[in-house]
Amino acid sequence: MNFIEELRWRGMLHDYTPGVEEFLNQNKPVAGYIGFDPTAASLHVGNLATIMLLVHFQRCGHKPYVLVGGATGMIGDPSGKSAERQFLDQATLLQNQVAIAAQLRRFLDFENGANKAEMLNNYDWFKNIGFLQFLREAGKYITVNYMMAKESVKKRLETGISFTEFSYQLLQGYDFYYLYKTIGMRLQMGGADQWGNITTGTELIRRKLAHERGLTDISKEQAQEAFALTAPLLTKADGSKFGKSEGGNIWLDPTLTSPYKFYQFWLNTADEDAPRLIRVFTLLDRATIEKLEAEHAAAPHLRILQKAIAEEVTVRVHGRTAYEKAVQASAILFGNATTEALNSIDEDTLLSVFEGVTQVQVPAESLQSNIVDFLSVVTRNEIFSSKSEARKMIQGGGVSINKIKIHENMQLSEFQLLQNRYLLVQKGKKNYYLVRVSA
RNA sequence: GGGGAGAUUCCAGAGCGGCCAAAUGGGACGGACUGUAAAUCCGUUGUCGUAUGACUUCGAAGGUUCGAAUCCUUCUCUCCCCA
Repeated sequence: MNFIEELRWRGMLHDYTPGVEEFLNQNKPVAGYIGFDPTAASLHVGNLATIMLLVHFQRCGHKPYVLVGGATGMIGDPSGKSAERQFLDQATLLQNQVAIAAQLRRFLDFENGANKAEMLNNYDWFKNIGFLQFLREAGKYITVNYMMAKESVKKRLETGISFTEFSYQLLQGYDFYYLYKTIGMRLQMGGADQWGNITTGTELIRRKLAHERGLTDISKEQAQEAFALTAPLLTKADGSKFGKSEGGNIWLDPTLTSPYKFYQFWLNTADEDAPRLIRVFTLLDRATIEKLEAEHAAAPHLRILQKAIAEEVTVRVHGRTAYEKAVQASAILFGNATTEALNSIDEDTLLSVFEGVTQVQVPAESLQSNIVDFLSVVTRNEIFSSKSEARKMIQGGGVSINKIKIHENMQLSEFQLLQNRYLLVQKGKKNYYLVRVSA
């Protein structure tokens, strides 16, 4: 398989330095990597898109390296940031590194073959480099003029950028150089926003090599030794940011974004976005995708594309069992389930379906209160923050209990407790709360 | 340095003494339709609430008035034009 060709038809190719394609075709396996800074406790779906670059890279017979930015995470990448960032403390950084490394392990094959994936951490080499040494080994070869021309820096020139963040590209560039020297790393990939940082690396390598070889003229004559390749940043047809939902980021960590919500995120992909996303996030081949698209076009309401994306991605990230539960939960919550249907599921399933859904515990006698009080003050304002808010939405027809739409003067005793202790409260179409009544 | 315009509820933007909790549009949220979509239509959108109710809002602080987002004074900030 031709890596570049594969990325091209999938719409995952944004930019690359000249000669990559030939180089990749003539040398197998090529060592390539992507870096992830431990800025959060988990990777999110945006990172998943770049992870897919590595997945394809490995499938095409090349050797993928995953770099966890233990050092760069301490500095802060100014790319795409309009303001200086706060440092994370050591403990958090370390925790994040461990968590992210564990997540990355599941996407690539780290076990088999000559091109098995490897994990790196740039803290391992940066911890031993002194400031003076760094200035002499890296800083000397890149001009400030060059660094200031980068978009990430240029945008911040007006508002201010610290020397620390300004230096970021040099650190990332040095990574590439270091890896080139030690393990023959030839390609760095990333999202389009990383282009500037990556090319600082290829530039540093070019200049360092010229210097080492005693060349005075660093011209075009010199063959490319290291390459950059980026994937387009994902956008949505409606202009909103990809990878966010009402609740914020969609994380890969199941404790931050439940598999159910994760599955729902993909299932809710807009028709216009689905063809692009299915190419990026699934490994389905071209013929299969085109067939699915045709089927989708014939019967859009079945949302064949969305289901295919949701299945592949959820299974890859959370496993088949979690995926099946998410499907089951969705069927219950969005199908025209009745109280009977709700009551027919056993407690374990019920609880796993509502994993990640807000739960409120109330004493049995609270069922005596009127419905407005119950949904606001009695449930400690978890569902509605005030009585008037509860009343307004009930009057607007936006509240259901056990899938039955309620009105203001209903009694709670009219509702059957699921498993003798639960009430399922639904606010709007997609917000669920499980109220647990203690005996 | 001189002259002018302005600051209104999440945003844009009306209002220029009582009928103003403040038009209209956007956004957000809810409903109908549908495919858990798009488009469309309807409702809600200061807080508490159900009382032709109370309380807090119109850059800030004072003042005039029975009554101020609206008038006056001072202050703070923004924008434009001329030098």
